[in-house]
Amino acid sequence: MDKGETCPIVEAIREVGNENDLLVIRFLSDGSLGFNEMLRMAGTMSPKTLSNTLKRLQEKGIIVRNIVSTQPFRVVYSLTQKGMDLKIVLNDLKAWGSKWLMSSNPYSLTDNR
Amino acid sequence: MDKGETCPIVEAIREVGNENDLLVIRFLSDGSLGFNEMLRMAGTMSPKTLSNTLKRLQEKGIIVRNIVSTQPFRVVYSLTQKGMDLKIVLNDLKAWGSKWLMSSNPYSLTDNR
DNA sequence: CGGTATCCTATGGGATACTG
DNA sequence: CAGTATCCCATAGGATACCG
Repeated sequence: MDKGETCPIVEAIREVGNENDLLVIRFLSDGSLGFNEMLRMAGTMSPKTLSNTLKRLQEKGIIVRNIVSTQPFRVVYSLTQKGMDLKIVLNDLKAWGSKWLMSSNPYSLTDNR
Repeated sequence: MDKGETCPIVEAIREVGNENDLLVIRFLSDGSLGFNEMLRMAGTMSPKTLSNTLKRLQEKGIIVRNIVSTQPFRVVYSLTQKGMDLKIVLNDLKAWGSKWLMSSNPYSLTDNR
């Protein structure tokens, strides 16, 4: 491999290899969500951090912000095509996590390396 | 989806959704490497950070450290099966990165969303 | 609801020098 | 080569309160 600067994997890691980014992408992978909905899902993530993450992802063109109604005020975030194209990654992470991380799974005892 | 705590995707993100971890996994995805080799690949990563990352990944059982020879002293790191099972994720990231991130690609102009 | 503002702390991480 | 030690700083990020 080359030194990394022009490697698409490394580029991709630098673009979405961030825990908060990945979490938000995962939240939106099943459909659009509002700010507080995600905040609740995010466990310990603070509104400031979520806000920053959402801005970053918008700038990267991975999510879009949509004002659904003004009375009452309602906003939803959703994945763009660029974001949806990451679903396959999430899917593989799901398989990997199921195999290696869940304590109650058929692999963890027998296939532990 | 549930609130995240027991979701395998979220678990996986918390396990390997870290830029440095992902970078090292990518470096090792083509074969074993020594400390300084990775340091050179990592661009700006400092020895301290690389060292911490390697320790984290060993504790997670994603990589192993192997002393190849003592005279001269030579160590290599390699992926475990758990680590190798992440190659599919890297592969997807490669496809995604090629499609959406590389400036000179057939998609970026025409398929920009 | 959908955020922003402020405060404060931890810690991640670079640079560099050094050791076995 | 394979790291460890030290220093030093930026900034990520939690908690909380508040605003339109």
